[in-house]
Amino acid sequence: MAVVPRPVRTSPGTPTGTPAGTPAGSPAGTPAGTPARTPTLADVAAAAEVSLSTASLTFSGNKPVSEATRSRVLAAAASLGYTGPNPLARNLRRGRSGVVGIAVGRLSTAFSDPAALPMLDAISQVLDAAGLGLLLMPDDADHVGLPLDAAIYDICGRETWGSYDELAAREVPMVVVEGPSWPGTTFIDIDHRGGVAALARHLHDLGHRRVAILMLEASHPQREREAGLREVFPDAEVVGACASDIGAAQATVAAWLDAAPGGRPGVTALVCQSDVQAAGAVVEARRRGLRVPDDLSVAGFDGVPTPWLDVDLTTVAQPLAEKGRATAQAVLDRIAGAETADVVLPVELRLGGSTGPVAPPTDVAG
Amino acid sequence: MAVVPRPVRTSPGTPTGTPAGTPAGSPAGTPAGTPARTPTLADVAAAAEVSLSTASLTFSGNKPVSEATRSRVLAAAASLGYTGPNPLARNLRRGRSGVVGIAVGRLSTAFSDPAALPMLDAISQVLDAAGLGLLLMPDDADHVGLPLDAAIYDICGRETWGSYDELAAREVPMVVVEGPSWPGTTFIDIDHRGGVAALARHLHDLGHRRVAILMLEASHPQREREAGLREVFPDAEVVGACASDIGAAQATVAAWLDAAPGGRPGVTALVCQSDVQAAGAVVEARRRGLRVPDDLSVAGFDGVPTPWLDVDLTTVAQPLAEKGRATAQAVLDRIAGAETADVVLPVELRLGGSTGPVAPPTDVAG
DNA sequence: CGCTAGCATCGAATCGATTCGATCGAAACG
DNA sequence: CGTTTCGATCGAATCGATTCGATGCTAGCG
Repeated sequence: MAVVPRPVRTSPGTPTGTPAGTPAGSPAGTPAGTPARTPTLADVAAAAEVSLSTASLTFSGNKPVSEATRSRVLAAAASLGYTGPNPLARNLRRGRSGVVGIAVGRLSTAFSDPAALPMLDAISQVLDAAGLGLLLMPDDADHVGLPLDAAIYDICGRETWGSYDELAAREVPMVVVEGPSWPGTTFIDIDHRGGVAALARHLHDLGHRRVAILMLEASHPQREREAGLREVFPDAEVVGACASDIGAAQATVAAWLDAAPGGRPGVTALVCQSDVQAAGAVVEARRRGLRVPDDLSVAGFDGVPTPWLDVDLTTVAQPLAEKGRATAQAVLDRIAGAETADVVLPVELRLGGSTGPVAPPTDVAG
Repeated sequence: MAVVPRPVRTSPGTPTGTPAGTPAGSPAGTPAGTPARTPTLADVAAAAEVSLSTASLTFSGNKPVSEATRSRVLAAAASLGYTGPNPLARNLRRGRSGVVGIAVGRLSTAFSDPAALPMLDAISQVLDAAGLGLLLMPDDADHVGLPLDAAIYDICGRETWGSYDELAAREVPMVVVEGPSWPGTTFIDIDHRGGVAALARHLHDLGHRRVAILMLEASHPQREREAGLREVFPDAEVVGACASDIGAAQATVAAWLDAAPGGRPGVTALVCQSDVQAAGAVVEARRRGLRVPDDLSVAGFDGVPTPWLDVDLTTVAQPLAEKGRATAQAVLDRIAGAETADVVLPVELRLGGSTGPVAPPTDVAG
């Protein structure tokens, strides 16, 4: 990358209207009758008395330009109020838009998941560094007509990926995070199964024999996690599917406990699919007088902070930032036309105070 | 809008590689030696034996095309694997990118604010309906070179709006939400001052005379809110600035109480700048044995759900979705070249259980 | 002093569509 | 039956840049 000259900046104070001294007709060549049109590179070239190609090279830096010429061009640009090559034209020529789409389901739900943010942040940082922008693609909109260099499918389990077909037809490179297997896409995943299996072994070591699992909506990672749990607890009870927000989790757990004989769970541990879910479970269990972890151990997934909870969750922590970086890197590779291998990142069992040994039975009678 | 034909969809299962039956050279006119290039509208026109203009009209629907011609063109497109007009070319011609940027500070902090999501959601919905995409512009990246039809500056108080100068120079329409006044931009705001003043009167009615205000980082709305409070409590104590996340609020309140004589606040009410902050304050106050609202009334701002709190916050509720819609509408208007008036939306005082009457002094001695 | 590099510059083709104005034919009208 | 009108189609210009290959000129080399 050679040094790219920046267009002259106008500080806040005079940003609106025509920049000072802009009106067309100043340099030779522009007929005076022309209405003030925003100047093009051709105008700059004419004003600087160089060819269009040279003017272009001055701005792109793709080939050396003599210092004298360069400053003549920049001076002409400044006097005309030229703010740099038109991105639309550049994009057409290059065949790139500089924009990567990311499918995010419904915005309000996607980003309320605290695990989504660090990852999105990492993706954005890597892409930004490469000069690419990140465009949100909510499910309810079709994004035909938007030029995308690549697309990321995140937020696992969405089945309503309306844009997939369009993008696939246009052969837009796609990277799928924690998604089902699709041909022609690159996958970024984490070791769901191994993580939950490790958690399950931990619970087993603590003496737990009867455990329940609080599910999310059906999805690829969800199935993997259940399989991981059943490696250790083949008969684990399924509590029910709920969204990953604290209210939904609380409601689902409430319904579950309501249905249990005597309001006491038939299990000693509850494995949740996110820390948010787990937090909801803890809150609801306590609200009913159950002690955590004495009466019920609760485990989460993700490894995000839950500051409003006064207990550290035992959880399967996933490397969110690294997942984001891997995703973005795969996008860059695919845009560059390189082959990319799928990625499966390791997770880490993180022990907290929300799980503990099974309390010895207080009474012989059930 | 006439009916726009959609490109043929390939279901998941055959999305990668060249669509079946695509190889160039099938119809007359394409020399057989050409390497398989992705087909252009010109190829389709040639295959359908119509002019380029007619082919274009078939896809854009901007002028009527006879049914016979239309189907010939579509058939040719299908057989060539043409997936519709190249968005890059269309954009250049139209002079529009179909992309609107939104400045969001740092992603992880911007979206962790629960008030940001409903608004972003509303913006996105309106823009999507207009066929526009939303592109994230974090502060740390420069988005020169990305073609934007307009830009939204949200997340008040950021001073590091690096992209502003560039966009202003390029005369990209800008809409600022709750921001400082900049020339050439459209403003969307809420009645910060009136809202907090109403809240202050409510506290006064409850008998409060000594109140404190927990600030955010300095910003335009922050100043307005403080002014609103001082309409009623000119001597309100300023507690300190902290970010709008529960942990920061908790820490700030903790430090404040630590510094207070006897660990008891010198006020009877604490006005916060967001519900998240308020939640942090409630949690910390309770942790120290203060009863809310008996010992300390706490009020928030925004009117977002705080499900993990067992008390409803008294708060100044702002119409988040409407703010988003107004913002998006302003963007659409400005893109269309229309003049737009600034908007100030009303807020609503919502009473909850976190504020209450001042308890009568339990003792004569201070 | 003649020859070869190498650098700066230029001309022209190209990216892939949209759209204005013109043309052509057929239907509707008097 | 001649003329007007309207709809469908087409040719050509245009959007605003990037880039390949060619050219001219200067400097270095033997």
